[in-house]
Amino acid sequence: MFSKACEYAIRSTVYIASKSIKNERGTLIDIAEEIDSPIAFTAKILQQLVKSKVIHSIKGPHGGFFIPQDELRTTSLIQVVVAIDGNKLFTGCGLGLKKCNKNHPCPVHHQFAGIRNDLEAMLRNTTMHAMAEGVDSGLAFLKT
Amino acid sequence: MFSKACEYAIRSTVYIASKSIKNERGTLIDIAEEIDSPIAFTAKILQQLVKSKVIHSIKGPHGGFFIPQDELRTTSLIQVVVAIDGNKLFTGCGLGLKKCNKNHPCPVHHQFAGIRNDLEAMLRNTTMHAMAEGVDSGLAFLKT
DNA sequence: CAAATTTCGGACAAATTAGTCCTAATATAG
DNA sequence: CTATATTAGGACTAATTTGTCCGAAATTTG
Repeated sequence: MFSKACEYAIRSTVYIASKSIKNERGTLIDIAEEIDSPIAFTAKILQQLVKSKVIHSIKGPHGGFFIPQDELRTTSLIQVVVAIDGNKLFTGCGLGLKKCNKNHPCPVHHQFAGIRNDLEAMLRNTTMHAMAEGVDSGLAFLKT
Repeated sequence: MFSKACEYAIRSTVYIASKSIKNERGTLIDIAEEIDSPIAFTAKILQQLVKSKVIHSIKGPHGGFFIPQDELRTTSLIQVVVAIDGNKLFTGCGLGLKKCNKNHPCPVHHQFAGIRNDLEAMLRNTTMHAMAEGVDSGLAFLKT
């Protein structure tokens, strides 16, 4: 479904959100440890997320990655997914056809359209704040 | 969503089904041409589908690939997908966690469960016969 | 200012996926 | 039986994704 990079991106962002709720920042080492991901690869992914402004960073001692309080309820899963994997999951043809739309559909176009709309809606409606709360309350997990 | 191999597999199988409805077989060359796929790679994929009995083949002149009439309504998309990509799309965690279930969920476990169940149901309910009819009637396409 | 801590960025390496090529095996038609 | 048309299978190459390494830039603290 998602690329490995995107999976790490989501887990990272949720963890960063859970720190941000408490007004703390997460460092690369901290994040990679808490979501059980390869450090250097995670660094690359976090850079991309910063570039696309899904998360923010500051360098130096006590620096790290964070999401401003007022963005926690407006950034949702979809921003992370689009930043890393693009929007081919929502717009591309499920069977890989270059040209696939209502007027020139692949044999599963309509069936897929429904699923993909649901998926997109779900990603759009699932906020960082909500997921971070799940993790903070011990109801959800980011590793093992 | 699906691997490239799986996309070709689905398109191939639908084309083979559309030939099989007319009691014809499709040869490798024919199939690759009609679904616009790399010949040798398609050959590998068809071999896999034969091995998992999603389609059948016979060698020699007038040979080719086919689906017996009585299987056209019982083989659905899900068999093709599982034969090529396995079932990780339905059973694996959306965020890549090794252990993710009701009691130890990732932050999006429940949201994903819904989508994935819908996806699986759709793949299970979409038969080769139905898709082949779409192609035969000119309502659906397998290339461009 | 100097040292320490952190992110940033580019070049590289490893693993997986995608795709090719060639030969063997099998069946049909003459 | 022989030539031909086809699938089967193995070894190989190419491209993409995943992952590592190292030095540079920025920021804080003493």
